[in-house]
Amino acid sequence: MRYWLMKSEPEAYSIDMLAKDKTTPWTGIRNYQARNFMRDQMSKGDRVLFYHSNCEPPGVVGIAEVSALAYPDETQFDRKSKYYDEKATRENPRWLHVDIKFVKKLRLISLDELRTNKALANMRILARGNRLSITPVDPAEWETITKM
DNA sequence: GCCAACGTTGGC
DNA sequence: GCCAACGTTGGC
Repeated sequence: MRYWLMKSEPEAYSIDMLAKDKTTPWTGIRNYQARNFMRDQMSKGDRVLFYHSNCEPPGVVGIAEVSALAYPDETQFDRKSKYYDEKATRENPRWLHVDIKFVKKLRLISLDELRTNKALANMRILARGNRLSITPVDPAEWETITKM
């Protein structure tokens, strides 16, 4: 079992929406590295830090869990979707995603707070210029954050 | 296969 | 809303 951090803009999809929906397909990922993490490395039961980005303040807001292995993203075939990809076909889909399920909310652990914790100095999310929306989290980092 | 131009992300 | 950082695209 692995640990991950997944970013979402709360205006687009927040932890409260996940709490209400219980489960959601993580569609719309259009970055190869993020896709590869989902396709190649995620297993059912992997734990996820749910992170709110592009908001005030950004930070970790809850825990989710991978509830379905990666499968083709329907939005890539939908001409009306902003995630439509003309190069993707059903025979050869380009984009995949997992489903995640709500586990619990955490108090908001802000980006500022994460930055000041020495045990988290090497976290991907804290690296300069990091934009990747899905990143692996070390077990030790997971322990640290979930106890904050 | 290089790399300039362009688009996107996301903190500030 | 600015802009640094980075990924992708496409001309050559």
